[in-house]
Amino acid sequence: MPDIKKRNQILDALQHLLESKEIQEITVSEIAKTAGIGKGSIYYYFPSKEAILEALIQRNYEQPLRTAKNLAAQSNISPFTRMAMIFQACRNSSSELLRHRSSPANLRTHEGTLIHQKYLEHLVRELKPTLTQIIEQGIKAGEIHFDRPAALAEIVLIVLAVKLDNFFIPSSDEEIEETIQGLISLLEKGTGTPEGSFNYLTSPL
Amino acid sequence: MPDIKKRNQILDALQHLLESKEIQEITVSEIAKTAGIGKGSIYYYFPSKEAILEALIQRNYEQPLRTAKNLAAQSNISPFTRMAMIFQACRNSSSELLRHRSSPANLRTHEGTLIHQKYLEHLVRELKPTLTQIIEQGIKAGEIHFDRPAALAEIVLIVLAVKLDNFFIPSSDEEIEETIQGLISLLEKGTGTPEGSFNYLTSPL
DNA sequence: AAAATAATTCGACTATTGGTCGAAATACTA
DNA sequence: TAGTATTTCGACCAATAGTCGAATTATTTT
Repeated sequence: MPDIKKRNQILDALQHLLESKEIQEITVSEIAKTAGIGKGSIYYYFPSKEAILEALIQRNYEQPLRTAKNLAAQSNISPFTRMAMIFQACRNSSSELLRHRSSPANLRTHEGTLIHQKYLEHLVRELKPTLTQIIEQGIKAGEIHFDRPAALAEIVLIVLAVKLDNFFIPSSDEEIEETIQGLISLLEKGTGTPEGSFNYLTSPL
Repeated sequence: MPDIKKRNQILDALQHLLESKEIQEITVSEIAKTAGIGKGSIYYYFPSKEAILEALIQRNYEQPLRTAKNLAAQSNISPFTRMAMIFQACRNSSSELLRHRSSPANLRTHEGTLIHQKYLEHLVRELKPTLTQIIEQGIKAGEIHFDRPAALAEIVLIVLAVKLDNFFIPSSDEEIEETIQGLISLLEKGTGTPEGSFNYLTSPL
């Protein structure tokens, strides 16, 4: 139980360090020092450096993902709007830990890749059921026309996660926007949704 | 130019080793030993371990990608068919280096993330222009209706690469098939393409 | 309160490995 | 043959994730 406090201390330390460095450049000793504890203690709370990162990602995305899930329950709001809100949740959560590191392209080591990989998996895993549910409701309400809600949800999430992270296939802001627009357009046309339903997504990056 | 021989020797060594191990478990000395040369020589031909991996991926996907590009030029074939053939090229190329390590799902942890990341980037980078071109031709010919060909190409490639690799979000075969089907369906409906245009894609995994 | 036990902390130490270096061997050139 | 450029090599270096057991602190038992 008192574990949690120290655990969070360690996560705080890593988060802080991540604001100015890549995970690969951060040593465990550094995390320990920043957290104000000895290196050995780190391994009392986490089995590996990777585990710390994983825990941090989980902690960071807990909040946005939870609100996203809550949104899904608001069945008085139109499915489009809720879907759009999920979009936004993605955007927000992606910028949280990932934004800093607009890739200097060449520093791609195994370790550096991990955070992005984890993010992608986490996001899709967590949001797919929620988004599927929303789509299903939209279908039932006759507002969305598509017969593979789960697949649709996954497609949307994959494209969003990959493009919003902008690590896997680094692109200019315009390219990212173009692809997102394309996705929206494809969704509207592919699901018989009135054009413009997702307009508000266009705005901020 | 005599370089190439030794270079390939090194790539062969890595490829061989990759059949039974992940990259992170393979040391440079091991590659050297397998290639029958000294460790120092490795760095005469490649600047880093990562560069070797990159070169290997490139070498492996050269062939399928080239044929894919040739296909794009065959303007006597229908755009759908060509697109479908690109799909197939993806499928084939993905299985090449990646199939072995279709992770027993829960053995999770830090596998060789890098190779998958590299594969994704490589595939999208290489095929996006080609696929875009095909789509543009289809649009011009009035067979495809969509106004963001490049975005469409990228979306398709991202989803395919992520799902066919099946590393980023490990899923059952059925789930993969479901998502691919969803993508096809979304494409058909979203681009005004007659249903069934991509039917032959359904068949083999 | 004392003793015994359990939980926690720590940093010196180990093992591993990517990459460097300069000297030696080999191939070319004149 | 001498001289130059290319190629080869493995001992060496630096960095760092993770180990270990001794020391400290907290908790329980008697």
